[in-house]
Amino acid sequence: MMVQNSNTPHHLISRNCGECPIRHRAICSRCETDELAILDSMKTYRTYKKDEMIAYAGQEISHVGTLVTGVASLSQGMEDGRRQIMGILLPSDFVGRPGRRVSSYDIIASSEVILCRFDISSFEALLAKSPNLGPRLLEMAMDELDAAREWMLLLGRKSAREKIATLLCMVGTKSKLLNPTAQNSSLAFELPLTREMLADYLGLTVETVSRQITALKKEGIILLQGQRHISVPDFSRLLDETGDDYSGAVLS
Amino acid sequence: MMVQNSNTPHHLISRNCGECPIRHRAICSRCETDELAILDSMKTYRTYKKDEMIAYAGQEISHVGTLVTGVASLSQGMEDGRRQIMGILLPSDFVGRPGRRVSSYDIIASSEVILCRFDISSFEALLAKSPNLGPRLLEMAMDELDAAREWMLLLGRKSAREKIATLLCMVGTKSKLLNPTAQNSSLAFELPLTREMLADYLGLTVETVSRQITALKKEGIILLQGQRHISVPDFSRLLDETGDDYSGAVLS
DNA sequence: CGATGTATTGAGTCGCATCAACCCTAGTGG
DNA sequence: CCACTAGGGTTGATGCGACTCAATACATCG
Repeated sequence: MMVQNSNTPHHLISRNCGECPIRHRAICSRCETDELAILDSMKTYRTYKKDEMIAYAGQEISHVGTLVTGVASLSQGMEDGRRQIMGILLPSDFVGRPGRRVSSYDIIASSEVILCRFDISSFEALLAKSPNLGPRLLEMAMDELDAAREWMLLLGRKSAREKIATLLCMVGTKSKLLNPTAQNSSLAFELPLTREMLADYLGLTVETVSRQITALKKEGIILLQGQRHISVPDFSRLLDETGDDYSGAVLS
Repeated sequence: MMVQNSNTPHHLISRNCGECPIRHRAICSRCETDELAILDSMKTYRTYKKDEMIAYAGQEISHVGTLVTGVASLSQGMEDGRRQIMGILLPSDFVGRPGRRVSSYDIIASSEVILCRFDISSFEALLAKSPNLGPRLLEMAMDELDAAREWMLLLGRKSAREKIATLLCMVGTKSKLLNPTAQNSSLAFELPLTREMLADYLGLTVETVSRQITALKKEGIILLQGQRHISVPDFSRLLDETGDDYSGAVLS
C-alpha cells in the first residue's frame, strides 16, 4: 500500500525500479508492478566510499538492502589482526538478514558502493505479506550457502596453489559469462582485488599469494599485464591446478 | 486435501506429527493442525544404517526431509582422498534443497539415522502454498549460513589448537543447553565423533587432532575418560584457547 | 584368541608463515 | 617539474606448525 513516492528526498540517485540495472537478478526479481511500487516507495539509496564500513560485526543494523554497484566484502577479524573474508558482495547481492538486528560480520566497501536500502522493520513486514519476496530470498540464501560450503573445502583442504587456481577459475568463468567474448578456451579479465584481499579470502598471506601467482605466470599458465589484468591462454591447464574433479564440466 | 493416512505402509515407525520429538524445532514448527495433517499424509520414514550414504554429491535426489534421530554429515571429497565436512546434521535439521534436484555434497549417516522424508516435487508444491513452511526454511537456511561462515574463519585462520578448542567449546555449550546440569563453569559431555571425523571437520589430520587433544589433556584444560567422554573443569580456560574474543560472552 | 578398526606416539619432511628488504606506481606538495 | 612519501607488490632467508610415514597401543567383535 501507500505509493507516496512523489517527493522523497533523493540526494544521490533518483531511479525507477523498472529501470534498475539489477532488477532481474536481485531480491525483487519476481515482484510484479504493484509490489515493485511499494518497494520503490520504501527504498532509499546510499553511497559508501571505498573502505567505508557498511556494518560492524556485533553491531545493530537499521537497514537491509541490495548492492547496486560496486564490490563489498563480508569478513570477520580476530584481535591479533588475522582476518577471514567469508564472501564477496557483487551487484544484485542482498545485504543483511531479516529477523536478526545484529550483523554477524564486518561488511566493508571494497570500492565505491551504492546500496538500495530498506528500513529493516518495514522490510520484514513486507516480507511477511509478499508472496514473491520470501521465495526469492530463500533461493539466494541457499545459493550463498552452497558457495560458502564450497569455500570450506577450499579453506580446509586445498594447497596454496590450488586455492589461487580455484579463485582464478571462478572469477574467469564469471567474467566470461558476463562478457562472452567468444574466443575459444582462452580468456582475459580484471582481478578487482588487492593481494591482501586475496589473502584474506583464501586464508593465506600476501607473500604466499604473490609467490603462487608468479609461479603460475612462470609456468605459462597465466599471463599478467599490469598486476590486475590476467589472461589465461589455456583454461583447461588452469582447471588442472585446482585439484577439483571436473570430469563432467559444464562449460561452453 | 487428502488426509488418507489411515493405511500407509510403515515398516519402521508409525508416528503422529503431533507426538514427534522434534516437532517444535524442525521445518514444520510453525505449521498449524491442518497443514500438519497434510505433511503427515505426505511423509514416509526411512532408516539409514551407520555409514550409509543418504545422498551422493552430483547425484539426483528424490526426497527432502528432516532428520529425526541420529547424526549425519555433509561433506565433499577430492579424488585423492582429501575430504572436508561442511556441516553436521542433528535431529530437527533439514536435509535437501527445494528447487534443486542434485545434491551438492555427500550426505553420510554417522550413526543410525531416521529421516522423515517428503517427495521433493510434492514438497515444493506445498512450499509454494504454505505460509508457514517458507519462512521457517529461510530462517533455518540463514542459521546454517551463519554457521558455515563462522566455520570459514576457523578453517582459514585458526591454528590446530584453536580449532580443537573451538569445537570442544561448541559441543560443550550445546550439550549444556540440552542437559542443564547446573554445575558451575565446569561441564562434561560425550564427543560423538571419531578422530577422523574431527579431522575432516576441522581441516586437519587425525594425528594432529590426537596430538592437540592430548596436549590439552596434559595441561589440565580438559580431562578424558575413555576416548569420547570429555570433561572441562574450567570452561573459561578452554575459551581462552579458542582465539575468539569473548569479551561479552553470553553464558550463565 | 586373533582380527580389524580406531587412537596414540615418534621421527622426519615440507609447505606456508614470518621477518625483512626492496621495487614499483601513484599521489602530493614544494 | 621533480623529490618525497605511502601503499601495494615482489623476492629472499629462515623457522615453525602441521603433514607424512611408520610403528605401536587400545578396543571391539567374531
